[in-house]
Amino acid sequence: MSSTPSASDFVAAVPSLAYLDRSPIDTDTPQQPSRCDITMDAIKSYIINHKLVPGDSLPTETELCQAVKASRSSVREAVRKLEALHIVKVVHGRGTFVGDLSLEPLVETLAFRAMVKATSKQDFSELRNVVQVRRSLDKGVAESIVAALKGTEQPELMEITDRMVERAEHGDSFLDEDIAFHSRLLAYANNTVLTQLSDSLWMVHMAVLPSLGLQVSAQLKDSAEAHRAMLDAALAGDADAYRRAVDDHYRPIDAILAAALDR
Amino acid sequence: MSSTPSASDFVAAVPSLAYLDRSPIDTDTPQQPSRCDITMDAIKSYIINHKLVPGDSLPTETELCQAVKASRSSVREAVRKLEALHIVKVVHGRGTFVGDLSLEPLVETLAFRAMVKATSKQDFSELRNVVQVRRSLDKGVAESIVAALKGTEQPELMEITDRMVERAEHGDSFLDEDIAFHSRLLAYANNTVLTQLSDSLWMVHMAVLPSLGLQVSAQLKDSAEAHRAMLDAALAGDADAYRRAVDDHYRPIDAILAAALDR
DNA sequence: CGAAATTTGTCCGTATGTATC
DNA sequence: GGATACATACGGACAAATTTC
Repeated sequence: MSSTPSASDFVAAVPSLAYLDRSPIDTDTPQQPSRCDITMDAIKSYIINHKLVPGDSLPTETELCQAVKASRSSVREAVRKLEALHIVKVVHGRGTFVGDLSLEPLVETLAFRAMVKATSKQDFSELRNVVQVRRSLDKGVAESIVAALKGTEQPELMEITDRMVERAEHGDSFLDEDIAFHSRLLAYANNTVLTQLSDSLWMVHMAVLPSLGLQVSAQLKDSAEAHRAMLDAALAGDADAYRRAVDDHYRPIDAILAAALDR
Repeated sequence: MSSTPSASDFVAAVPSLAYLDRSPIDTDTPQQPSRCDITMDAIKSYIINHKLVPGDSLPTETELCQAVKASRSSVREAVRKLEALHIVKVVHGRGTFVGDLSLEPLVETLAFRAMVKATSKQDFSELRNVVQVRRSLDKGVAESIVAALKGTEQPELMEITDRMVERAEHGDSFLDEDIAFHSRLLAYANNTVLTQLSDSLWMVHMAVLPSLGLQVSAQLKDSAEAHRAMLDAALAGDADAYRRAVDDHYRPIDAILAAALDR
């Protein structure tokens, strides 16, 4: 299929993100773009210009070298950066493909940042902030969710909350049900960025909590009830009650994190 | 200062993020971790174990090679991936440092995703979703903001909104004032993750909009008024009014994006 | 099944550009 | 300016994974 791509396939198409952060390190250095960064932008432009979608294959390393006129090392480093951002996906022996464009890079950075702050400064606020953002998202979409669910039947969501209370009564935790509930509920906002962002924040939470030696446990019963209250409020069309239920739901976990802060 | 680091400095400390997405590409392949990924985790562990913070310097490439027992190429590729995530920052001729751990990787991925969907599928919903998430965040923290500002004086915020209405009356846009207003307001939620996330979403918005040939313009006056209404509601301690003002504020821009969707 | 071709993974050596002293 | 330390860039060689025949 693909004849070796020409250099013109790689020109300008993707917006440069040259605003933002002067990092604490670079004092004033303009620091001209390296071959690696040029190649990175070129590959991004190639994807845009060819209207590729996740899963589509990209030219081989050697083809990229010719097109961008860079050495294999430089191309490989550029591809690595794009891989870290999930913009491309590399499979040994098969080739390079357009990545899933998921928000996992955010998870990686946030989780690491929480670890750094926790270990270097004994500052656990980062994790608490992550959870509070998730709570804000849940509350912020209250009206959309309530509008979508008002007067409907939600047997699947009902079943999930039933399992929660059941497991809570046996003293078991219900992490799977928890994430499933929030994902399904937020899905009614019809916004993939929202649901993926919420899921990502939850992953940060789950990845960092055990590393800090904190336990989830505690108030299982109340948490299960809060989920049910959220659902009831949504079905009843009561946005205020929904927001209150969200607060009730996050109160126990926030208490744990707040306690870890003082200690 | 730093004697050449030993291998033991790099062992396990950082939580693996091996959950999540099977991408649309990899069918079932277990795909053992490459030298590059091992090195990546090792460097992350080094940062955690040594309690380094943004700006601190890391061992040189050659030292890293000896410690991890990998070639320069592998180490460089690992560093590139970490650089893409803003976990490290590399300065030519000086060395490698701990990065700013900002949320720019999210901006990069989201902006690119919006471009891909827009150009390949004529699907502009991604950008609209980004804006709606930002709106949800603003609404979700209404109660915190209102609680923090109720009964206070806010001369700086007042001045910003004054400049907005002034510029609106002259037919000028006020992007700088807009971002400044939201940043300062959200700052009262006392949550760095929240403010940075909001800023990042705004950057995605600004980066993608012009690339799609869409204009911001439109209803400058209403937008300026809505900002003032948000501030008034906060000072008055009225969370409901605050949320309504947020909706008013986002209505014009959402209308523009919705129109782009239909066309 | 096996051999060959394709493609990425890893390593090495060398030369160059950049920053610091 | 010179010396040193460091990252950048290149090209070649071989290994490992995958596909194809």
